[in-house]
Amino acid sequence: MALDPERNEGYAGVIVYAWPEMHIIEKSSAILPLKFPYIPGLLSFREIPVLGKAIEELEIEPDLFFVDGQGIAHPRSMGIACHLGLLLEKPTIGCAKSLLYGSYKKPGQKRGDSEPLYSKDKKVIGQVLRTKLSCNPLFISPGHLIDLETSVEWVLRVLDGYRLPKPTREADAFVGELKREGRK
DNA sequence: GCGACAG
DNA sequence: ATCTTGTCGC
Repeated sequence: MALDPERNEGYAGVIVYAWPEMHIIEKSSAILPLKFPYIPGLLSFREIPVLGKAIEELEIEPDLFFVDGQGIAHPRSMGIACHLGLLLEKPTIGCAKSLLYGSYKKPGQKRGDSEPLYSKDKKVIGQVLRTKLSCNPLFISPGHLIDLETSVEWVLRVLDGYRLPKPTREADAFVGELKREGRK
């Protein structure tokens, strides 16, 4: 998702890939006024309306979603990946670029190195995963209908040499283009 | 009371 | 999220 502060609008983008070829088979986007502010822990209320609209436009029903944000690695175990998964009734993986909640030990520097992310009551709620040599790790946590181990496996499977998984990285670039066109 | 705080 | 060129490290 991308933002246009001036117009207070959110740009959501979704890209569907064929597995295991990983070529794009469909793209969709949506632009809507934002009706909720950004409050850490309440990201769902701000982004799901826009993300939901972009996903509704799809002709294909994806079998798995990589979501930009946390899954159960959340103060109430309800990150945006959980919310989206419940609404769609589809498996979702939370793939965040930074920490929202939990504690962890710094993982090794090699690609694939990881350390568990713990909640306040010392339960494993995610995995801090190094997706590229010497780059900041990603915070992976299950959203809906998937477990942590499988979530990490899928993220590693769709990495293609960059820090962010291919779906996330290309969807980001996609909304970035839309925003440039939109504000011209 | 103080610090932390997805996008 | 976003503002943004050059720059440091692997």
